[in-house]
Amino acid sequence: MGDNMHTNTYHRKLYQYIVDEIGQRIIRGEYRAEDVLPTEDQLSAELRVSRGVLREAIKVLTQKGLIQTRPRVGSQVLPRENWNLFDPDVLVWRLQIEDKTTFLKNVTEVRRLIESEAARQAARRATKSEVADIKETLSQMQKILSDGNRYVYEDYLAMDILFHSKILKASHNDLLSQIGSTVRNAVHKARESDTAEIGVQKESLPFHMAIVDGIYHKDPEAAYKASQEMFDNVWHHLIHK
Amino acid sequence: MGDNMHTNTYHRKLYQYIVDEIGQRIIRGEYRAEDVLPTEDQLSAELRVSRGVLREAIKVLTQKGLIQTRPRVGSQVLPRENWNLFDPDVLVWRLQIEDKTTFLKNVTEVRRLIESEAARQAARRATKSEVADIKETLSQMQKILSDGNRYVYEDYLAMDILFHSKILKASHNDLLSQIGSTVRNAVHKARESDTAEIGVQKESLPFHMAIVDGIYHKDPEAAYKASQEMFDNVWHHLIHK
DNA sequence: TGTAGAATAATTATATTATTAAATGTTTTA
DNA sequence: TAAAACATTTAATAATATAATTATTCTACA
Repeated sequence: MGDNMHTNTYHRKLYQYIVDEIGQRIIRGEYRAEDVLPTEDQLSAELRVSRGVLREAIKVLTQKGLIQTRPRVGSQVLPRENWNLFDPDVLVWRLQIEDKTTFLKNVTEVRRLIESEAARQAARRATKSEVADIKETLSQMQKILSDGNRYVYEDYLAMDILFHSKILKASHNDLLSQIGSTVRNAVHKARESDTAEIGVQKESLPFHMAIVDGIYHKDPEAAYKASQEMFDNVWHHLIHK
Repeated sequence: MGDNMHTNTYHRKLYQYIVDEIGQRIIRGEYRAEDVLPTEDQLSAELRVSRGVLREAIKVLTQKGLIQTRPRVGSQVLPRENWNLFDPDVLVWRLQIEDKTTFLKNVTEVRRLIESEAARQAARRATKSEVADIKETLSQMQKILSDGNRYVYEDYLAMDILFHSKILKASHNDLLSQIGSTVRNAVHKARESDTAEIGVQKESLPFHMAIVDGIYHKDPEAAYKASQEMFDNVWHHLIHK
């Protein structure tokens, strides 16, 4: 492929760049529904990759529900309702490109729904060791926050993600657990929401504690309610920023 | 590719058969986590396809989170937590292969959660024309059921799917809407749950009516409750069969 | 003369094969 | 024990042949 902009060489595979490029063009509306992409020859020439690589990328995009290919027609962009909205890439692209408020509202609505239900089920189903594990993680979060000097956003965030993923797992429903972490990861990756201010983190701590409390005392409704309140709080910060 | 078992020629693409075959082997546990698949040369020889096709299939499986490939190592099966559980194929494979009761319980739990929340939001956000549309679909379902002679399961099922997808859409949250239809479609495709007996369908009709009623009267909690009861009823039939 | 339907031609994806490059684990050697 | 050579395997390219689909042209018939 000679000299090209991707300068592969490290880390990601070549086709991933192509998937990203074409995927984002579609989400951006550069290629619109019903539009036919350039032929494989043209596209591979434009993007400076072999047809083989382009075809691999096209297979992936097909799986994401963004396009459909037919002989003699080409690769056609599919209407939005065919898109695989829970594909991590699609989620991230949308978070980066689409109207922030509408989409973030929907995303938060889903997170609130899923994670709160997971908290409720965790209160019913978590094992003793899972509960201990969750408690331990929370106390580490508290420690980071209590020492304002040592506060590093990335450290805290990693711990926070761990905390919530442990609750999701403790719901003992892997589907529930995965929607939750998929969405949370996408939001994180797109660097949306989740503010870095220590004040906001401290404010959310009581909710976290209440969730753990509910789980510990096997009180599903308490855990559920605390989780919902936490997301209401998240939402409040999102719209006032 | 000469003579082989797939006899492509019609309908699906060649790589889809390979994706299915390898995917199912993984779900069945024939290849286990950390296992390395045979080399591309071996696999393409065994499955009687070119290496190019095999590679396209491998790209797709990678996207589904089932495997990971590295030069000199090969394609490694990833542990379960990496699987894309909401990928339609993965869902169907699991429904076909895994322990039915545990998995169906989880699936139904998610459907109950998602679709009930969608009903609640639909009661808040549905437009007049959406409500009319939903009502119309319901009345067609009633018509099919009222004439026992004309009852054809497939016809009713199609209408039922339409009905629920319209409610999901009326929630005006495309993420919510898509989880719901993805899971519903997968369950349908795997021919699990959803019994064909007219008696069971008739039994569920009042719940459907109550949901529509709640939406029509803009009573979110009524719609929510009716939807939950509907799924409780579905679950009841699932475990007694 | 007009039109339905069959043959055909053009286009494009599908699939195969061969070859080279890059990455990485293993073995050997200093 | 460190580093260099080696072998293996995927990554990527390229050239070519095949199959499927659709638009067009042609033909037969009304």
